[in-house]
Amino acid sequence: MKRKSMEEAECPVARALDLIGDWWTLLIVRDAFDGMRRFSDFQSSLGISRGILSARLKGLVDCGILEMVPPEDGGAHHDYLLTAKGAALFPILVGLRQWGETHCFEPGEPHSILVERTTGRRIGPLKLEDASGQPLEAAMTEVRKVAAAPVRTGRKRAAQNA
Amino acid sequence: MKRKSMEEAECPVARALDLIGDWWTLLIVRDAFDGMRRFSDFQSSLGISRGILSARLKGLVDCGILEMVPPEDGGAHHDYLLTAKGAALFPILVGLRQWGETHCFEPGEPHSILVERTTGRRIGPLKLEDASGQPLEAAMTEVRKVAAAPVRTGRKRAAQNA
DNA sequence: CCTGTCTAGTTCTATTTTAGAACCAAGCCA
DNA sequence: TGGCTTGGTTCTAAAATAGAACTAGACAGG
Repeated sequence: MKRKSMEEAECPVARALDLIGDWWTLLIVRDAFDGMRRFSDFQSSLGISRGILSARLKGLVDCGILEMVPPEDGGAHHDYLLTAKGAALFPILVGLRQWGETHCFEPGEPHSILVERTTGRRIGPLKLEDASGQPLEAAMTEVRKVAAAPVRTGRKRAAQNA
Repeated sequence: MKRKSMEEAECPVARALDLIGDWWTLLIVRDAFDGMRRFSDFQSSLGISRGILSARLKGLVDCGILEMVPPEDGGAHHDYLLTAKGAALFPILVGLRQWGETHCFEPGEPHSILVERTTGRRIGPLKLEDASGQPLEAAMTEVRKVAAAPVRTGRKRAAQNA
């Protein structure tokens, strides 16, 4: 009776959620973007149980989203830093933030905001465009399931999945 | 010992995850974008336990992401449809999909893809730009925590949170 | 060296959540 | 009427979680 895994799914959304789709993981990643790097940073910021935090950090390191590095201050502990794979989650966090701002707060209710470091200006909305640069809505898209066995032996398949 | 809630957080990411941050919710929303609307659709697509699915659908209706409507075929059941709030999750799902495609598949491993319905072309990457239209990276941003009591009584606060 | 403290965990127990299957009720179908 | 499908609810066992207690290593003071 283990929790179901989507590791084998052909849907990229399912596989992504298999790694980052539980209760704490994206909050830990959020804090990592926010500059936190130590066990105690995350623990006090989130109020998460130590045991769970330990397990989550281990999982994030295992799947290559965080890496453990020796601290620059030479202390006995180590730091958890985002890898490139982890840093690539940024648009997802921005999307969550923008959706949350719009749909999870009363008008006028204060919340933290994401700004450009140099100018202090609010970050604009994520843009999703069609081929001609027009805004893209969900209804204009569809998911094309993978065919039974589209193996395409050999000749330049790299360009397809980029 | 209830699971921790982020309902009160001042961080929009935390509040968003409080609604959609559990194991199944975003997969249900994904399927809803994919055109599924009935209990049995979700159940057979996801292989989720009926009890959990029932609870999740109820939760999604409660928080306004799905709504229950009578079916167009006049049957006895009802359909679950995305509300505007639910449809606004589209960029997040696209972000998850794009991250998953890049980081959760071997090169050449087949996966479903998101295309424009009319042209069949792949959807391009989510864009996040700074004020002058340049691509924005995480390192160029920071989160500004809300001040102690930034109430700003009265005069046109609506524009601030839009 | 001995003690205390700080950090980063691990271990423990009680509670909650989940998976999976069995059960139930309402509507159709013949 | 009985059987089938749909859309759930209920039940049990296993897994995850919260919270607190415990451990281990580094360092600091005396």
